[in-house]
Formats: sequence, C-alpha cells, structure tokens
Amino acid sequence: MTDLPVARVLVDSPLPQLDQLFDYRIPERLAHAALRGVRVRVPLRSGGRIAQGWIVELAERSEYRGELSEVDDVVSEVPALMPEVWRLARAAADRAAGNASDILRIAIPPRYVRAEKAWRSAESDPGPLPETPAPIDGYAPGRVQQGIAAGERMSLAADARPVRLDSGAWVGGWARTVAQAAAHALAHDRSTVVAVPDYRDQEQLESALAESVDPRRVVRTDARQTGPARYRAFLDATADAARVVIGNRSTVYAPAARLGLIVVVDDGDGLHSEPLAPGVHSRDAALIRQEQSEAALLFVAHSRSVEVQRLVELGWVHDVPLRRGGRPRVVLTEQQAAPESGGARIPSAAWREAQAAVAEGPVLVQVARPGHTPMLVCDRCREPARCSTCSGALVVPRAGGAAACVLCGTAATAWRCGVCDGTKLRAAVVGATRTAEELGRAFPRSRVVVSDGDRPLLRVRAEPQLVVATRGAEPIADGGYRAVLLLDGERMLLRESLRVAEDCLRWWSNAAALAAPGSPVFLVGVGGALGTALATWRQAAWAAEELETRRTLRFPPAVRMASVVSAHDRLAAALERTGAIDGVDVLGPTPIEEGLERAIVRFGYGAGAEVAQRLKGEAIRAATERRRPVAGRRPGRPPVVRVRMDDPDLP
DNA sequence: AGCACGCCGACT
DNA sequence: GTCGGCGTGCTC
Repeated sequence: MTDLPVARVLVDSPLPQLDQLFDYRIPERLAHAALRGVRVRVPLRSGGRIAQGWIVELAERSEYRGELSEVDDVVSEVPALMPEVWRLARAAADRAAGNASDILRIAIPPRYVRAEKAWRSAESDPGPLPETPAPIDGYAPGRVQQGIAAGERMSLAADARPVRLDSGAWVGGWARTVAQAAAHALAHDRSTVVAVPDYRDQEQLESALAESVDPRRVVRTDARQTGPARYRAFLDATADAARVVIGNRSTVYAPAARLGLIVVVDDGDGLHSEPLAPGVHSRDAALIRQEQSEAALLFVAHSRSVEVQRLVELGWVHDVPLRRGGRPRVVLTEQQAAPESGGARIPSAAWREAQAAVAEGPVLVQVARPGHTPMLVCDRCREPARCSTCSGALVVPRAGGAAACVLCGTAATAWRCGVCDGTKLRAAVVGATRTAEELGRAFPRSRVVVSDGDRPLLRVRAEPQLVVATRGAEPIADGGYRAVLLLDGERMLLRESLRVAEDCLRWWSNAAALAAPGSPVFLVGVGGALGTALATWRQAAWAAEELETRRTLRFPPAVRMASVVSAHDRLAAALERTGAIDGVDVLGPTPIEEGLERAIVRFGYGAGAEVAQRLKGEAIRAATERRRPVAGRRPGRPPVVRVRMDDPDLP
C-alpha cells in the first residue's frame, strides 16, 4: 500500500526520446499494488495507446507542469525491478548511449503467470547457509577471503588443472575456486552473482557448488531453461535470502539480496559481449555494479584480457597470482609434419607422444573452427595486411572490389607491408575444416570423438580416445587429457580481427588447462612472443605488451570507440558536434550500405560520459527533429542515428 | 512508433 | 465556406 500518489515510470520503448521517467497519478483502486519496482500499463499520449513500463519510484508530487494521466493497471504485484538493478541499468545505458529499458529487457525475464502463482504460494525455505567457509586454496592464505570482505576488485589467475570433486565429478580448477569464493560470501549471508561464458562452464560450476552450498541456495538462470523455469529462478533471486546466482552474461544484472560478490569467468570470451542493444559487455556491467554496491569483484581466467590488464595497471583491479596449482607443460613444435600423420599434418615429436598418450587415456586435438573470412595478407611474408594510415585490417569489402581499411575506409592503393616491406597483397581463405577422418587415419587404432560448435560435448571419460574439438568446444576429461595437441594455431591467427592473438592465447590456455598435470601440450607452428607466453604461462605479461601496442595504435582498450551510423548529412552534422569534444577523433566515415555511412568515434575514458551523452542526444535529435528537411519524400529509411559503443568486433 | 494538431487545395 | 491532405511535433 502506498500513500504516495505519483508513480515515476520508465516506459518500455526502444525510442531514445522516451528514455526518461514519466509521472502518472496512481488511482485509488491501484494504491495497494502500485509499489516501486512493479510492472504497470500506462497510457502514452492522451487517451491513445497503452504502453508497459516499470514504476521506478514513488513521489508525493510531480514536477511535470501539466495534467498527469493515471496508471492504467498493475501487471504484476511482484516488484521485479529492484532499486539496485534500476540504478545499474540506468548507469549501464548511460555509459553505452543506450536506453535503460533495453537493459531491463535483458535483466528481467518475461513474466509467466502460472510460474508466478506457484512461486507466491510455495513455502520458501532457502536452506541453511554454509557453516564454516571453505578456505579458498591455491592463493596466498586468506588473500581472496580478505578481498571479498573488503569489497576489492581482483583478477585471479585460475588454477590450470582439472580437479576431482567429492562427488567424483571432474571440473576445471577455476570452478572450485569460484564455488569456494561464493560459499565464503554466502557464509556471511551475502549473495554472489557469477557470469560464465556458456552452459558447459555453468555445469561445472554447479557441480562444484554442490560441494559446499545447499542446492536451494543456488539459482541458475540460463538460456536452455524454459520460459517459466527462467522466470521462477529469477523470482527466487529476488527473495531476501542470500543466494548464489549463476548464469550467462545477463546474470550480472540478476537481483540478489545483500550482494557480496560479483564474478566474471573468462571475461575475454566473446560470449560475454551482449549482442542486443545497447551492447554492454558483462565485464563493464560488473564493474559498474561493483562500484554502486559494496560487493567485491572477481575476474577469473587462465589468460588475462587486455581490458582487465589495463585496470590492473591502473591499480583499479588487483592482481592475485596463483601460488600453488597447475601450470601445463607446453611444448612448442615446428609445423614440419610427420609423414606418418598423413593429412592431419602433425609434427613427428607431437605425433609420437600423442600415439603413446592415447594408449593410456584421452588425447585432445584442438582445431580451428570452420568459417570464411575474406582477408588480406602480405604476399611475401603472409602477415595480415594493415592500413598504413590507421593500422586497421585491410579487407576486400565486396567480391571484385578494391582493398580498403575496415576502420577508416582508406583505399589500399599504395600499400606497403609493415613487416617485410612487400607491396603485394594476397587473399587468404581461412577456415577449411580439418576433419576427424584425417586424424582417424593418423591414429588408426583409436576411437575418435568430435566436439564442435553444433554438437559440443561437456565431458569425456578417462578412456583411451582421441577427442577432436573446435576451439572453445573442448570437453573436460575425467582425470585430464594425457596429451593436448593445439593443431591449427597458425590458421587461427589468420583472422581479420584486432584481437586474434589475444583470442588465440585464450583458446590455447583454456585447452591446455584441460591437460592432466605433467601431460604435454603441443602448440604446433606458432613461435614468437605468443608461443612463449603460452609456454611460460605468462599471459598477464603478454597482455601488458599487447596493451602497450594498443596504446601506440590508439586502439581499444587503450582508448574507447563508438561506431555511429546514419545518412550522410546527418552523420556529418553529428560528427561535427561530437568531434569537437576534447580528446575525441573521428575515423571515416565510410559507406556501408545504400544511403548509410559509418564513422568511428575514438575517445579517452575521461571523455566517455560526455561522448555518450552527446551521441544519445544526436539519436534523439534524429528521431524527433523534422523528418525530411527538403521537399520530395524519400520512402523507407527512417532518419536515425545508430550508436554502438565499445563494440568488440569493431576493428 | 503512433497519433493529434495544423495550415493549404477541390468540394457539397 | 470546410473537408482532409500529410508535414510536424509530442508522448507525464
């Protein structure tokens, strides 16, 4: 029951000009239900249509100079929007020049009436809290515990060994660490939210949590659940018992009572990047949420993302090294293939050891993922070709078209290779599938199983077998693999992306961490700093060097970037106003499709808030200003400015 | 997005 | 005179 007569409502709309709070009068008949955080129906535009929205706050009176409309109805009496989640959504949207309602759509699952009724009538027994917090082992004694208690931001090097749980199940060492950290927070009656890349990580984490946490205290929210199950899990998280909420990238927005810990597992994984507008990365959302709350923040990964490395160098995130635990035995080998390995082209040393290992237990073979990326390399030295103006990757935008830079659009007419000074470009077709059959011929007596993006396996048993997996789809093996072959390193590096090297180091590290302690990990055909980083297991040092390179190039995450898409004139006007901000420069614009151009706005972190605000203003201006300045209508394309900030696929 | 308001051409 | 055309602007 509220005696405050005014509801301030965020309307559910993707329109930038509606991304503000609207005041409505609460009629007497709804006073009992119109609470903060509930979903409501409200009229938008006098007597016109009805929109849905959220009551974000209640007020005694309105500042609005005009007659208020009435809240039409309360959709659900459950306050699904918690105040902290609203603050987070607002801040995340502001940072990304987007709409808060778009964030809320990601944060709050669709409502199911039956699931809600069942939840409301259910006895809510959340089960006991863990009594004695399990020690978080592998790190300096008490280090992580203290960090959690102090609300610290930490980057943990994950234990690179598979570990056996009490239940007999095998999980990656990271899963046990995260479970221990969550149990620790829970023992102090604080909630934890954990965002993992995919459901396979989630399965491991869930088994690890079962060791120390009552299952009623664990809430899982994943894409594989049915709608009602997902909504039910969400409602459980809104209750005032402390819980461990685990799920994918959107879990960083989960409601949680007395949040004590936020965990992002393997933040470099592309699955942490939200494809839906406004495209806020879970790492960024986690950082905002940590700042707004008293919770600690934990990044856990085998390799360090360049983004986290930047935060570590700033002193904002603290590096927590692994004191005790696995470091895979990595062997760098030449591409020189053993003739016996046939079409699989495996170097002889690796082939011999793999032959021996597969007699004992499972052997993992990591291959590239099929795909076709038309990119250009230097004809002489095969290095990926980079733009001589801004170092963006060179591509052929259309078949038969001329080579140009993906970033600034400069045509590569007088191109010169930065590595060998060659002048000829060559198209490289990447990603022919290396088949399991080739390996079957190379290992004639072994069972071969395949795990790929379409049919990924979660785990394999400790039996002799050859496990062929595309990068990112490697199953965990009971007891660990007896050998790991990273076969397509060279091919993986041939991708048109600023982040190839970083991604490769992460894929290799994650696969290497599946090896049994002491078992060999062969990285084939890759040497240099990247190979050394894997072999010495010094991913953070590599990230530091990579960050230094990005600084000299003025590439993310040394700076931030936003892509802005609009029609020629409008884009030019928007860029003129945005480019005038201090520390902002503009790359492009380049034509992308008929009538549209794209420009990249590059800016320092200090200018981020102002750039976002300005670009949001341009989006509103485009959506509300007179639609067509000149006579003569042009049907179709609405006059919009599309903004995406920090798009990881940008360069 | 939708929908109302407003200022210029053919109409009972 | 005025019905309604779509360009323009707003949404508590």
